[in-house]
Amino acid sequence: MKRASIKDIARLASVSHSTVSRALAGSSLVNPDTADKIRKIADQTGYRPSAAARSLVTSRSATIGVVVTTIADPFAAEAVLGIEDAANEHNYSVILANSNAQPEREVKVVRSFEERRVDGIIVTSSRVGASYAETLSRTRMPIVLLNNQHPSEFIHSVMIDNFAASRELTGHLLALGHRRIAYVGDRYGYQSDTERYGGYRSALESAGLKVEPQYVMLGDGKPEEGGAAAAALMALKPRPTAIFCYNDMTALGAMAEIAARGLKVPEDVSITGFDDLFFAKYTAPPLTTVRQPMREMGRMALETLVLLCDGGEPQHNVQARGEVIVRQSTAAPKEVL
Amino acid sequence: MKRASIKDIARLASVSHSTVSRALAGSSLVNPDTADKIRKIADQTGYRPSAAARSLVTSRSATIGVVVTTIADPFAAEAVLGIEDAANEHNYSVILANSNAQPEREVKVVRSFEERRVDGIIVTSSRVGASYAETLSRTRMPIVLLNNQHPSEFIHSVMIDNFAASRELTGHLLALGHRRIAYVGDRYGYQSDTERYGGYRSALESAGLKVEPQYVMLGDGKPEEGGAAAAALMALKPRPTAIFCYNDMTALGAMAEIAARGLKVPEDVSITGFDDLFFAKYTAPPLTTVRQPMREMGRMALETLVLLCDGGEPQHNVQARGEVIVRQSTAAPKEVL
DNA sequence: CTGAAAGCGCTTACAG
DNA sequence: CTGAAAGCGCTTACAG
Repeated sequence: MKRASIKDIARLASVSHSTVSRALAGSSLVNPDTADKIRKIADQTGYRPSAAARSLVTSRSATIGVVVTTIADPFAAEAVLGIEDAANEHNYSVILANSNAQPEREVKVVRSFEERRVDGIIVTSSRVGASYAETLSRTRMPIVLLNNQHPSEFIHSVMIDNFAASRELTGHLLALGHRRIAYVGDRYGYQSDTERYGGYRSALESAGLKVEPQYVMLGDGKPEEGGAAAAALMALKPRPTAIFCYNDMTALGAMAEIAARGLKVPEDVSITGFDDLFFAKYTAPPLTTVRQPMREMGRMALETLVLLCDGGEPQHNVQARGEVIVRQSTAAPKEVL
Repeated sequence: MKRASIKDIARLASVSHSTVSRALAGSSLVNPDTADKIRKIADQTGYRPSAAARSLVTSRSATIGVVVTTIADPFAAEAVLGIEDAANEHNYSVILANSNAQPEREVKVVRSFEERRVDGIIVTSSRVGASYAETLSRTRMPIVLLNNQHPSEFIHSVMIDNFAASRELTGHLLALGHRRIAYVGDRYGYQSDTERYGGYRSALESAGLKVEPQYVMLGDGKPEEGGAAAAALMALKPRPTAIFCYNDMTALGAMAEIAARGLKVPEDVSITGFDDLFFAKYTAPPLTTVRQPMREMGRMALETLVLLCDGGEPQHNVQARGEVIVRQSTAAPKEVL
């Protein structure tokens, strides 16, 4: 059984399909009574206008494409939730694609978005490598980057001030009396990591301290490597009294590793994260971190994209507000230098 | 600047647009040389066939709709990752929608999927209330439920044997010597909760124990209420020596609450979860739980949906394998009855 | 192998 | 207020 088309409704209502189209679009050009009748029939029939047919003539799909490295990353998931919520309010649908950080996949995703004529694209926390950036900017679709910036004038972005937040968080550690503060970053060179490292470095230098290369480790933003980095760090002499993890996932692994070694947080070593993912307040002890309003950032990205689609000129680099959240994973070091 | 259409390519290649269509579809009906030439031109131009136009004539959209309660739930995120990965292999795109457990939203989502003519729908871990179920089954699109079943012959499902896994997990607790085992479920009546409760109850009864109503609490599947339930449970006398949490999120909150009260897991009370979310191995102590192969389940759901779309007759209730994972959050009770 | 024609289901000037 | 007509960009019998 085929789906009813606009012509079927027209026949049932004894009007032309043009009139059905107008009535259903809520045009004021149609007699209220006929409009009512048509709507009633459409309702009963369960008629659903074809988005494809519509988009063919309007050349807008009311669809946006969202690429994430992986939706299994809680940061991406929260952001996508915000994006979809806002998209729903604007009657946009979202097509979700995981790039898995694979270049071939990134290319395929963009191609698919082009074929589907999405009205715009949001790219979340990917490293946006050189080739990807080129693919993206070659496309004429509006693009908003989440947690990333790009010099192209065609690409907008939403992010917090990672540098400032990181500097403040490091300042918190310094104020507690820490002098040997390690940094566990991300080897994939995400922009957010670079900026956080910059803030860490800047805070240290302002306090008259140097960055000790041995205290700077690189992970992959996931718990396991956070644990490995913590293990290496705790084997050092003198070992650091605090570990600044570039994100909460890294901190999660670091804390587990430290507990496994019979050491205590924060007595033996303070730990900080970044993001304030849902689990941060439930770790043992609860994690000091920087809250990123991920859901809100997703909404902001969608809103600027919609503005762009409507021919508006939104702010180029939208800034969300990060906030240091002090919990119990940080305390004064036992032994002060 | 408008997008190039098939006619533009036809003009550039000095052939009819029919031939372009065939060449790009890889039809054997076209001269290899012309085909090559056409493909080359299409490539250079960055031509992208319109999915909308194609789907209008083929009446297939190569798109599937996925509804989750919220993508911020790690279970849903993992499942969606599996779905999207598999969809990508079959050249399907996925439209993601969050229902937020709001009936109006559920209705709107299904309507939108119908307008977009998705080839099928996957519904993940929602409680699929009466009205939703009706909306869903009225639609003629193939539907696969993840973590849920439905008596309709038109709706397929993928889930693990929750009853058996739960029974086995409870058996693990009983074998350790526990006799006062609490259960923290979900007040929204998810089918998975009902089945897990059934397994818990069955194991208890097989051991000659009764379910003590005071040891059965209802949360909402999230950490905060897991914590509240644990607090109430620990105030009981005699208090339970083990708490079976119906999912890991609940267990996460319960463990934090217990730690906050100065009690220790598993010395003072054993805790079990369900799902084996990414953080389960990083809690302090690591969580004993039931692993659900979420990503694989997502893939299975997509595969059965694709089979359905191709007119096949996949198994109605596909069963994935759950597995009890014993970590350190469970141990023999200190004081044995 | 190739092209002309029809048609998928809509929207929207255009004419009345 | 309403309808007939054109057209969006494809695919696919049909005829050659």
